[in-house]
Amino acid sequence: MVRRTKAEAEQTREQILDAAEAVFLERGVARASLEEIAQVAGVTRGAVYWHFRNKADLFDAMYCRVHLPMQDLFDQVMTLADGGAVEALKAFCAQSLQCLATNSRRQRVYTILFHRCEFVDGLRESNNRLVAIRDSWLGSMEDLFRREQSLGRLTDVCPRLAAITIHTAMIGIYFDYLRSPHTYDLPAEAPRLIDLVFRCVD
Amino acid sequence: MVRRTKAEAEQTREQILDAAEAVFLERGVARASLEEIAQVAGVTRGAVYWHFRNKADLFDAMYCRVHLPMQDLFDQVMTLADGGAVEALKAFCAQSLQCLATNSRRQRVYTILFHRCEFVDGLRESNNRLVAIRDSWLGSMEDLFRREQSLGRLTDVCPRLAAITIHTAMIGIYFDYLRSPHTYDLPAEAPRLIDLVFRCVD
DNA sequence: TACTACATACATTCGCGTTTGTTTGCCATT
DNA sequence: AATGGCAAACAAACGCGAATGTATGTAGTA
Repeated sequence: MVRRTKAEAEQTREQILDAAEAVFLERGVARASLEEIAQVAGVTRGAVYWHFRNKADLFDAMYCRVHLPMQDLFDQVMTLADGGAVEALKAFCAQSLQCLATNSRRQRVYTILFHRCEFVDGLRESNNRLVAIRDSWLGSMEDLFRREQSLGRLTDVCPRLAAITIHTAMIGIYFDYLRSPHTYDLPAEAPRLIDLVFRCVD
Repeated sequence: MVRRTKAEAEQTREQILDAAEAVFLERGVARASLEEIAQVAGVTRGAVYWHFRNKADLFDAMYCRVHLPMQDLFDQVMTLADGGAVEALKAFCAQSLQCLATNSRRQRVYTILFHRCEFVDGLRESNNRLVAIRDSWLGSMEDLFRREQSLGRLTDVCPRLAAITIHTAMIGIYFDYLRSPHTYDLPAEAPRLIDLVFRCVD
């Protein structure tokens, strides 16, 4: 069986990405072999090298699959300029955690990002892109808090520090939850956690 | 030159640990070879295998070198039972960040822990130990907040959630700072950051 | 027919764990 | 106080597997 139709080829690509998630999660990105990924996907390394240049390219594609929808949602939240911006941000954070707790793909991919990869060698550029996303999100949140201040709210906290606090708080929850998910009941605790976190910018 | 005195052997051990820090940081733990570590330390792999069983053992020793002093300090802070416990915890957190910003060894080791290693295969047991430390610290902080409640403070927040919030906030700051240190002025911002974080348990 | 979408084969590199060899510090014995 | 033996503290060599990138083969499709 060779030379599938375009749709079949796209399906093969998705199978390889699914396999990459599983193998990265189990072995870690560095020790994961493209051979094993191919086997899990039911193909050979030839197929992997056809769809992706190398392991780093595969990694990027895997990450994009879960990041792009979230990026869209974030942009949507940030562009609303009315008074309830902080509440909208808060809702976004809560929903993000809820999604993390229920969507197993997001769970796998973010576990890989936080606990199963080393950003050196081939993944240096991937890391640069992640840092750029961080800077962008941080900047957007800082702008949000600055706008809030111009409306007379939050007069006693620096917008940048507020943004950093919220950002690092979310990072910390992601990191800690994905390290030991069984110690959390995230669907139940997420709202109260977010409430606590946002008390510092209230 | 073989068979050094005990003091010289201990110095060799320290040199190997120093080299491991440097190589782990540059290549990541998985892609770091014991050969390169030995070279940087000015010895051969024979010396490395004499002092450590394997890479994971070397990793553990490297981590212990920075963790044990901090653990002592934490225990000291937690055992004081008077009324200023939260303030003491707050001071500990601030000092922890200050130390991270100024102590280059701590910076290297925690950068490795957060961004340069995959906790799979040989590092699974190391990870278990890290999780055990987390559980212990979290438990201590929960006890602290519970004691605080029995004194009539913080009556509106769950002690466990308060502990999780502080813990994840610190984790997040560590993670984010070590990912892009140049975007922070940690010595200057640490106190204000900690102030903001602790507003949610005040 | 030309190109896509793979499979197969090849060459090379690299790192690990172990084993063996060597020299010297240290301690018991006389 | 001298000495002999043992083990510490490494160095050097061996054997092995495993993974990567590329090059080539091949069948179906448009």
